[in-house]
Amino acid sequence: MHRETKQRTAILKYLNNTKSHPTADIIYDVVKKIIPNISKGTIYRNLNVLKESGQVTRLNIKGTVSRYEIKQASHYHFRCEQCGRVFDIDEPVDKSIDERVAKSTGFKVIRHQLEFRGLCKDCQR
Amino acid sequence: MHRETKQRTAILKYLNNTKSHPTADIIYDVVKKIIPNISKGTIYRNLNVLKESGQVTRLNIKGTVSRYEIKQASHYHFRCEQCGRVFDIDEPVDKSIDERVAKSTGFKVIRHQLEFRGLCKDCQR
DNA sequence: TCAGTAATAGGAACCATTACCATTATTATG
DNA sequence: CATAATAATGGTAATGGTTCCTATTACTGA
Repeated sequence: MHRETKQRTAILKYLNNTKSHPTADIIYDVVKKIIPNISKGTIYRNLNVLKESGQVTRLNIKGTVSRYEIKQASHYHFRCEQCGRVFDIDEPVDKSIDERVAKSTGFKVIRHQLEFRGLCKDCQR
Repeated sequence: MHRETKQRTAILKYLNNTKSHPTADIIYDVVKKIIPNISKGTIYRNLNVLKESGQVTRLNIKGTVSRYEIKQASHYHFRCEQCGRVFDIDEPVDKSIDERVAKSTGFKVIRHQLEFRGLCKDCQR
């Protein structure tokens, strides 16, 4: 069973209050201000626990560094290829294509992931 | 300018003749049979060179291990969450959503990437 | 043919993430 | 409340994919 530790609580609290999609490193830096001797392993361990329990989603759509967000209704993302930041997109999610692909391939399609790429406003200058 | 080496040729030849989306490790194992003392660094260096020159595409949609394929017309992928294999999907690519998202966000949208997830035929048993 | 230099092999370095382990802290239960 | 069982922690070592470094090799244009 899962216990409520101040480390886990602090991580969740931060994720609940940000719209950014922080990396483990960013989360570490932020939570370190509250719990100075927290270890990075604790960050990763908790992010994994929270992912398993469905409270957090990991976005590792491209490249090596994973980003995390509080679990929410299925939605799409935009990633800036310059600065790496990730933004939520409020385009309606089309679940019907999953069935269509399932039918045409014979695969069991559980979900799909759609990510737009380009330059965010800041990086267009 | 790019030179034609037997290492580069062997990598390209393999990619041209497979429909799988091999990892650098798999490519290494295969090409090693032809050029036994090839180094893994050469595999990665060439894959990057070929990516820069537009001959090869790197798929690093999820997780840490990249997969590669010969560049082809824009298309979508299915990734089996059990065995990790990647398959091409012949669903038509909808470029119009890029413009729609660009309009609603103010971002410059260059491309989008769509990946289906689930279980391939083999892993459904 | 040959000089200039891109590419190579091999191994070290890098870096995000995970594993390990002795210690600490949470929590169910009596 | 006391306590025992064990989940979680901090610190650090290990892992593994990928890149970097360097002396050497081998393409290629002239």
